Amino acid sequence: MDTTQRTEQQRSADRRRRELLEAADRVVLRDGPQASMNAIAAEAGITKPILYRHFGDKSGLYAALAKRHTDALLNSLRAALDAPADRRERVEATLDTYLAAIEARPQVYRFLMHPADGSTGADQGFDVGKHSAPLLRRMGEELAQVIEDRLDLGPSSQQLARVWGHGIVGMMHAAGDWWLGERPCSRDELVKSLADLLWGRLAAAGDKVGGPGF
Amino acid sequence: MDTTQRTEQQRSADRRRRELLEAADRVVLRDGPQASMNAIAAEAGITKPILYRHFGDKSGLYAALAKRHTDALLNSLRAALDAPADRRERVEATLDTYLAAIEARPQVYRFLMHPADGSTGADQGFDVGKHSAPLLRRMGEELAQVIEDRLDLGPSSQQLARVWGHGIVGMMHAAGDWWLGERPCSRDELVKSLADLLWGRLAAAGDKVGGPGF
DNA sequence: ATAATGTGTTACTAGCGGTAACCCAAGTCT
DNA sequence: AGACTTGGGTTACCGCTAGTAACACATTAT
Repeated sequence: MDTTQRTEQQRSADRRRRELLEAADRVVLRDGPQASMNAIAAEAGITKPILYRHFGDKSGLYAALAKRHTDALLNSLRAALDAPADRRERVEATLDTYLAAIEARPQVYRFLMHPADGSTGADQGFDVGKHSAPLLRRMGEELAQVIEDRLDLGPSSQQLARVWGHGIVGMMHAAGDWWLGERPCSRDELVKSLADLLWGRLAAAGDKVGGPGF
Repeated sequence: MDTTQRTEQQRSADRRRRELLEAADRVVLRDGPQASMNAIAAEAGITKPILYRHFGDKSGLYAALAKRHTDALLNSLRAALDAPADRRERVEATLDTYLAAIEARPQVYRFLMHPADGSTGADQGFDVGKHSAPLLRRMGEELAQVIEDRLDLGPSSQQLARVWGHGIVGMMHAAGDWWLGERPCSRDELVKSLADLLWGRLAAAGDKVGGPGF
């Protein structure tokens, strides 16, 4: 039987694959999301067709690359979400974890949010909704799961949890993106502001005296 | 004086510009965000260099195109935000307006969120933060302004309002994107769920009995 | 020895964004 | 009239990209 050979070859292929991914990582970190296949191949010390044999096409490579970082980030987030602390502390820890990650490696973060744009030929199917960064979707789903598992939301809790999961992730992402660009305040202030928003301070705030209108 | 001539020519140029934008609109609506300059020129019945004379480069065209839709959407949103009703109703109306817009014309919406990726040559500056859809930024800033104008948030209200503005817009966008792809519930249910989230139901919900851990 | 298999290369295609060079009609100056 | 600038238009090109076909070398199995 050639099972041993098969595994041997497969291990070799996997090693190559990891090497290629690491090279791709370096290039993406240097050149941003529009890193070319040529550049990645050069960084890996090989030529294009090998990349294509391993990953099919550019979006295949990018998907593999994204999965690694996405998994890593999700693990950190899970740790913060599951920490033994009260709800507010857990929410703040999770927000802070995410923001610290995008602050530490903005290029990686940008790459994860701006994936393919690939598919040269007739993309008429269009598939609205599938285009968004997979990272956001996965974070949304995971958060939804945690919410549903831990909170008592009454009937139709599953739907509510999913809406909230994706909504909160979107809030975190958009605020983080803006914050990373403008740096209008410290990370801690941002975390507290967002947590306050989730804690209903928007609804609780009073109308401004002498406001326009009535 | 050639002022009259100048205006005449300018009017002609503006008419052309509008025609070109409408053609571009049709193509983008058909081919998605990666519509090529060739295709747009063909649709307009002319050739590429004319497009470049009018808009400089692809991101120029896309920016002009995006501005039209962005302005239109923002006007609708302002109307909903400024309606004479209580806060909860206004929030729900605004959410619903946005969701109705992206539901009615998903291709346009997708285009607005996935702008350029342009700039072929050395983009090493990177400029994290500038890459995101301008629509999101503008919505965030506008909402921040409304929040700051109308709500009494105590000290550092401006910063808080901006964080909330971008955060809420991001929540709306991410939830809308997910909803558009999966259609897990009606628009009205989504609106109410999001408003509930903003109204602090996350903080108010009880722990699930028999939950994991403690 | 010879055939097969994996690993790598060179050299190519098709299409993209973007531009230089040219073309031509209309108006203007002398 | 004839020369001459000027705006709208085109053809033909450059350099780049993603992706592929075809070929070359080594190793191993028969």
